[in-house]
Amino acid sequence: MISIINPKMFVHDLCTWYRANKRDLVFRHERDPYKIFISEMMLQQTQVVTMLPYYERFINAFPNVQSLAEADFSQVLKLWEGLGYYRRARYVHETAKMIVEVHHGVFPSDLASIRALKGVGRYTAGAIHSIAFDEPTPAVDGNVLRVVSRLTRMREAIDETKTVRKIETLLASWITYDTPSDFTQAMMELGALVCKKQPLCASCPVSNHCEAYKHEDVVAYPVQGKRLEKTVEHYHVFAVYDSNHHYLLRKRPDNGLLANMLEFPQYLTDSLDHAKAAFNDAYGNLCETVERTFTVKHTFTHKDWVMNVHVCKTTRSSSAFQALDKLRDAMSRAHLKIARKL
DNA sequence: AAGGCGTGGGC
DNA sequence: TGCCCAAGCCT
Repeated sequence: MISIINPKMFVHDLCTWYRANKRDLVFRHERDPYKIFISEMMLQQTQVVTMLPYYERFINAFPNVQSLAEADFSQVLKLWEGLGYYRRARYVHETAKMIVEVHHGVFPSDLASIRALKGVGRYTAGAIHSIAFDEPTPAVDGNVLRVVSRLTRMREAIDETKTVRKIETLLASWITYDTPSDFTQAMMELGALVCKKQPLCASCPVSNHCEAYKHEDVVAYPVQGKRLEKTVEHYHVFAVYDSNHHYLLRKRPDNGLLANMLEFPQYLTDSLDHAKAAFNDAYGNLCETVERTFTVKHTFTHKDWVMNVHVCKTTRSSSAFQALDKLRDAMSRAHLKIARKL
């Protein structure tokens, strides 16, 4: 079982530090579940500094759940514009409507109802439950994972669900040593400001509790996932365009990697001759003269693609030739990289 | 369960 | 400059 020598003392020191510094800390310290929800949804996608003006404008326009629920989505979207992750704007709006319609305009306080809101997963639900309602539900985000991983000198990889659950269980026992609200915020602030990827152990208020600090190997944590050895796949890709500058594209199979995405025809082989033969089988002799060839690399979590791209012009065409600029959403990232170079 | 989401920060 | 990646959520 993971732990540290004196969890009670750790929580005490941590929360004392937090309460002494909270006025100077970057994050907001709201108790309004609606405001916590909005700021969490924004925070999860960008830097605090960038986000704050958005948050303020948003809360001014929609100071409570009712006003947000009554708004047109276009108004919501306008205030969200620039933040990215636009589907989150949808979730925010849907959640407001849900609260008005299902919960009679009162932000729900029980964990299951909070968790059922659109865009609210385990972490956000824990943050709202503990910070707004002072309930002992831990909120484990990336910051907290890093903090606990170092604190307990944890061997398990933090990107496995098992490990996250373990940490949640551990924190569920620690969170009762202080007020849940302060504990959750203190843990996150510590991760955001002190126990960063590049840790500032010299100014850490709880370094005397930290196992990794004791062993002087703080930067070795958190342990990243059992990274399987990456396979490298070599492809020959044919980027054939017609007189309209439309390119020949095909759809990937409807299952597996990048299902249903559009791509330039590509062949998994080291041999250009084999690739050409396969291409000609499928499409006829569309690629007689290669204008130029370049290489594009793309990294997936589990494999690398090395794509040798052959650009050809053809006088023939068909409905399979399409204008690339309209297809950004339909193409895989890997092949968008190719498209950008054409 | 792996991939997409969109932007900015870090290298 | 460009390229990788974040971090939680949904599908």
